[in-house]
Amino acid sequence: MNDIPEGVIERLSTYLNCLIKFQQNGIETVSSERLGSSSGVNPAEVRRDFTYFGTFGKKGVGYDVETLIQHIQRILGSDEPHKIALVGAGNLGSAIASYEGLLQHGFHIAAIFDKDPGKIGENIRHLEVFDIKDLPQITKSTNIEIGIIAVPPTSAQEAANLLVEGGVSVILNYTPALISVPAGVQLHNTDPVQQLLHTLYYLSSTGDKGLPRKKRIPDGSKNRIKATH
Amino acid sequence: MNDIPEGVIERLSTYLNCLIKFQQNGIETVSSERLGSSSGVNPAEVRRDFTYFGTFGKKGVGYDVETLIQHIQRILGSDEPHKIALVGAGNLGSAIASYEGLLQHGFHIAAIFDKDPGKIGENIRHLEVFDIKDLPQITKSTNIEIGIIAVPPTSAQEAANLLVEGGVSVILNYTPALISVPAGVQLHNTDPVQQLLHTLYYLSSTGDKGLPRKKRIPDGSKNRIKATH
DNA sequence: CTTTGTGAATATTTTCACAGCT
DNA sequence: AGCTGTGAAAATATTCACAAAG
Repeated sequence: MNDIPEGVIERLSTYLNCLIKFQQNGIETVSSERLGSSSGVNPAEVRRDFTYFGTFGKKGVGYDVETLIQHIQRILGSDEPHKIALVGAGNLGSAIASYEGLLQHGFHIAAIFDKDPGKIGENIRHLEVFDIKDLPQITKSTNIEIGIIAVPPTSAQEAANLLVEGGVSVILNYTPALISVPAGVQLHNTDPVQQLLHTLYYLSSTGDKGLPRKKRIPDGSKNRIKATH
Repeated sequence: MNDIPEGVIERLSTYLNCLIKFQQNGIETVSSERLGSSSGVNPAEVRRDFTYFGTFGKKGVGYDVETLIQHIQRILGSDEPHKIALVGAGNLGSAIASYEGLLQHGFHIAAIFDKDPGKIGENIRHLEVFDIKDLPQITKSTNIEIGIIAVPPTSAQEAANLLVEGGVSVILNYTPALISVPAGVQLHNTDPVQQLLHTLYYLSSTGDKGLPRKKRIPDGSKNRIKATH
């Protein structure tokens, strides 16, 4: 039983994105060459990535876009719907609630929560805002697996605790606060500052501008530069 | 002249975050052991990460928190201020404008732009919203290096074009749209869906729950699981 | 002729383990 | 006594290169 590198899983969702664009443009077949170049990945790596899960291509032809999308969705688990509890009905929460692409990938915001009595009872995108104190009960009774934290940073840990109490297994933290959760709950932090800092290095690093070893064409998120020391 | 792995740069900003928390708690010295365990990184890796840039520690003692923060900030380039152009004054834009932590790391939103005549001239967090058509001129004249795209996805490419025209070197795309920029401009996409998809795999993957090879304690963003095929 | 799937080769990253400094 | 900095080893990941398939 072989380990699957995390990089593979990350790339899989990149491929999925590209494949969906291809599909929208009416492209029915792709080669690893084509898929690789639009994802910024070496074609051999694309092919090897798939072999972890099976053999999806046709020699001499390539991959059927539709089928490959289905395979990747099944692998990632986005072939079935997933319910989300969104905590925080402020600007960030509202932005997330309006985020298209969530639905497209089978994610469904099942409930929104806030602390502010002024917001409770209001509607955001056809969803009523519930009192945050009812969160554990509601997430349990509706089997919500995913929580998104979009509250002010000082309330982030509190929100996390309620989500854990409510039995969610995945938490996306949109707050700069470092929060902690018990083992068994997956926590992902999405800190824009972290990304900016990362970016900065390649921007400013003493003179020598970052010449990437390999081009990651459309998303530019994986480069490497020469040492400056 | 040695290549610096991108992973090193990514971890550096994680360390920085932890170090700032330590500092806020009055901790003056850390060992690689301590820093590593709060960042979810092997202590030897922490030490080696630093050796790419110099030797910052004291044998037998550890690292001075204050000094290490300064070193990392200088390496990343966050020791000097950086100006940001924020495109989009809707919910997402407002949320970003209110994001604490930007300032804390020397990022400064220098101007906000929108297309909507109803928003132009309004104030968000003491900043006037400018007409997006003036973006290139303003970013050029104020030397803005970083652009954040927080507009509806259909306008994302247009926003990117204006930012490029205005001479920014880094673009953070908060839109699900795949946008393209000329070489020389760094583009980072921050797609919440991508993160959720990634997460999902470890959630649902056929039975066997992801037992990580190494624990990434506080952020849980780098695990690995057994093959299911 | 084209493109996959994959053994073997390479390259990179991570970890161990310990000499050496404070 | 405690912890860094780092060669050397181990573990991983990526890429090459080609046989086999359509």
